[in-house]
Amino acid sequence: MRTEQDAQRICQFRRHEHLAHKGEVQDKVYKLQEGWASRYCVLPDGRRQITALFLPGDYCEPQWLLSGKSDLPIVALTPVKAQTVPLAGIHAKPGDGVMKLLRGVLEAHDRQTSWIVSLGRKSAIERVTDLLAELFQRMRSHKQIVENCCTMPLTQQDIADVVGLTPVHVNRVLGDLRSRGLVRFSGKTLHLPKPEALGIPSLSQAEAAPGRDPAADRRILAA
Amino acid sequence: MRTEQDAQRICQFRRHEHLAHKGEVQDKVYKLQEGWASRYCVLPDGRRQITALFLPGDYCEPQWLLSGKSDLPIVALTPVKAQTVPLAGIHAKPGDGVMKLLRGVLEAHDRQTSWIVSLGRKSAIERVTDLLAELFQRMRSHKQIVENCCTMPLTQQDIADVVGLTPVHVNRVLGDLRSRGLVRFSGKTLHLPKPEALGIPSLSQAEAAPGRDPAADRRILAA
DNA sequence: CGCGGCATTGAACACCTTCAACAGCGGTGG
DNA sequence: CCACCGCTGTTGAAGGTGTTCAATGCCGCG
Repeated sequence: MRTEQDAQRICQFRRHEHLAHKGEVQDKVYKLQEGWASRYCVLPDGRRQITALFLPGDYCEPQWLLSGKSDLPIVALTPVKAQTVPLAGIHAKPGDGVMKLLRGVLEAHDRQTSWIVSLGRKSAIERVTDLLAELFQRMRSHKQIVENCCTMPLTQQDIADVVGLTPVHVNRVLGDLRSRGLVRFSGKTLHLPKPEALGIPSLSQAEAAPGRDPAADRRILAA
Repeated sequence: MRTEQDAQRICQFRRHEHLAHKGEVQDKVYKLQEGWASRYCVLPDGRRQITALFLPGDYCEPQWLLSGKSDLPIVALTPVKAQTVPLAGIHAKPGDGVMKLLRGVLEAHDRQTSWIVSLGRKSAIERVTDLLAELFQRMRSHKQIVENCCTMPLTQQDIADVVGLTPVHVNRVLGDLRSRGLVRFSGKTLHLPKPEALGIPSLSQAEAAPGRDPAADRRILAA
């Protein structure tokens, strides 16, 4: 019965179909295998903001383990194939599974912190390059980069809803980056000729401890 | 020896003094008793963004339980008195302590999500009122509201660094809110004559208990 | 008293939005 | 097969929101 069990644990979603609704009780999490999804929020007057992106390999949403519900909707940005991971199973046999999810929560928390900095203090160009850089690195950590290319299924409207801009301005910013030779699009695949120019560390030096900025601290301490 | 033990677990910080530095290893968390603190990020060119606020009663930072380090600095915005909670003790005797911290992580995560929406899609006036409303409600949940008044130790520069605006524009926005009778400042205390006008629910309907499964919590701890 | 941090106000400017129009493209139905 | 439609991307022009620069007043504190 293994094949049948596996089949039960895989589910598919069409583009714009919801993986979760607002306030819905969740007794499972998804592990994305193909396609992208997003958590979003719509204000009463229609303004929309994407607050999280889920890529293949990501858990969606790890904090459901603790909260038991999704307080914002999750929607597929592309056709999605996902594995369902029942929380009951994780609770029954705690251990590795719990830690994986908690690590997922921490990663999401760190990404959100970075986005707050981007949205609060960075220009349109910086926000877009930050997003492309983050996605490029997440794709790379899931081994989905080939020759500085990766799939980029987001529409300009999607990007706008992530970076807090209008679609037309995202278009202009992308055009600017293109004219400067920093990005190239061919259909739904993104090519970054010089990843370092976007602040993306080369693959070898994975992560090196950044070390604090003394001038920055001095500004705070100048009391 | 009780008094001596207690004394060891209380520490004080002056305004602008750091509770944690960037990348520092943490073997404890703080529980704030008096005063406010903030996590912040400074860009190379000096732009500053506050990514979290810590009020009396809050844990700072609950996720250190899982990450073991602070990747952004924490600084006191006022004189701070805090209780240190060693993580070794929590790990040694898991139970209630772990869940309190994990709940703190989830609350921080939800607040960050709301701030992404604010920073991405809301106007200056909305961002400032959102902040005042959030702080008012957090103060109220810690029983620190008297007659629609609470202490508001943030300077306009601090507020600007939270809501992603310049201090002068924050000043104009506050002046606008004041002229509309929505807020009043007397020194460092904030008075909200009509909390409902800022979207703050009245005290009675405080919170409809989110309803969590204590048994589930206990299972997680076994990990 | 004098100094430094904080609040306040004005004027000019920049960045991003808004509105509008159009092109390309895939899908659907006549 | 082609016409039509909707979605996505692209570009221009005008306008608004928030920034920048600068000056002034206030207040607590050494």
